[in-house]
Amino acid sequence: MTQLHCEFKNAVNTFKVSNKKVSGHYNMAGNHFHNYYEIYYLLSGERYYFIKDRTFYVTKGDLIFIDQYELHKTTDTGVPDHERVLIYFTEDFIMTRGGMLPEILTLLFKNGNPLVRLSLSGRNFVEDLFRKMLQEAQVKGTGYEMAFQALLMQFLVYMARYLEQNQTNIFDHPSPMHQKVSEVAQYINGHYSETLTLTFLSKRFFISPYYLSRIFKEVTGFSFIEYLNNIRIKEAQKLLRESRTKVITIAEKVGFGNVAHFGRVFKGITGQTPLQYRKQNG
DNA sequence: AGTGGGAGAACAAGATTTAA
DNA sequence: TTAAATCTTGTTCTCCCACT
Repeated sequence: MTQLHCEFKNAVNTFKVSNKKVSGHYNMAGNHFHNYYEIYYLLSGERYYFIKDRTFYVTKGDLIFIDQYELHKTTDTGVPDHERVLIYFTEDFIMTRGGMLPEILTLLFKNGNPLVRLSLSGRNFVEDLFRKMLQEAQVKGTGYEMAFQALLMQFLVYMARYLEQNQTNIFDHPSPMHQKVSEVAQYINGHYSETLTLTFLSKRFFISPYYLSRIFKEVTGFSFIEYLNNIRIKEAQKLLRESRTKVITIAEKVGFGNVAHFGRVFKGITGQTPLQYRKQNG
C-alpha cells in the first residue's frame, strides 16, 4: 500500500488531498461523516461506495462528490487492488471569493446524484489537475495554498460545465440485495427519532433479522446499530450547532431513551461530549 | 451551601452479530 | 437457521461545574 498524504489546516479553513494505492482488499474505518466536502476519484480498480442510503458501484474514472455531513463508506467489491485520489476541503477554504461558487457547490454536491462517470477526455483533464494539486500539496512552494485553491476552483468549474452538458445518469442499484438494504436505510433516515430495532425492521421488510443484519453490514459497511447511531448523532450535531436546545431534549428528539447513553454514543462517534461540540461549532 | 444540567461508571437485561 | 458470543441500552448513582 503506497500513500501520499498532504494536509493544510488552520482555525478557519482546511484542505487535504491524498493519493492512495491499495493492494488487496480494504474496508475503511474511522470518521464516516464530517464537515468537509469530499471528492473521491478512482484511478484504477473498482469499489462500492455507500452514501447516505444507497450503494454506488464505482469503477476506474468515476468521481464521487460527497456533501458536508453526508454519511458514507467505501467497501470492497471482491476485486483486489485499487488506487484513488481523495480531496477534502471546507466551505471556508474556498468561499473567500464571490461569483458563482455557492451555485456550483450546490450543483455538484447537493444534486442527489453523487456519482459522475467521466468521458475519456474528462478523465485526462481532471487527472492532470489532480496531479498538479498533489504536487502543490507535496512540494509546498511559495503560495501553494493559493495555487491549490486555484486548481480546485478550476476543477469545480470544469465539473459544473461538464454536468451542464452531459445528462447525469441515474445509476442502478448493483443488485436486488443492495436495493432492499437501500429501502431499509431510507426508512431509518426517515424514522430515526422513533424507537427502531432490528426485529421491527425485519418484520416490516419481510426478512429474517439475522439475514437483514448480515446483508445490511455487507452493503453499507455499517452494522444496523452503527448506522442508526451515526444518523442520530449527525442530527444531534445539527441541533447542537443550530439551536440552544438542552442536551437532554436533543437526546430525546433524535431517538435516545436516556441522556447517559446518548452521551456515550456521541463521544464514541465524535470524540467529544455534546457540550464540547457545541462550544466548538455552535 | 443548594440547585440543576451534564458527564460518566457499573451492572443487569435485552438485542444484535457471528460462526457454524 | 440456530446457538453462543458479543455488544447495546436503561437504570441508578456519583462527581463536576456554573450559577445563585
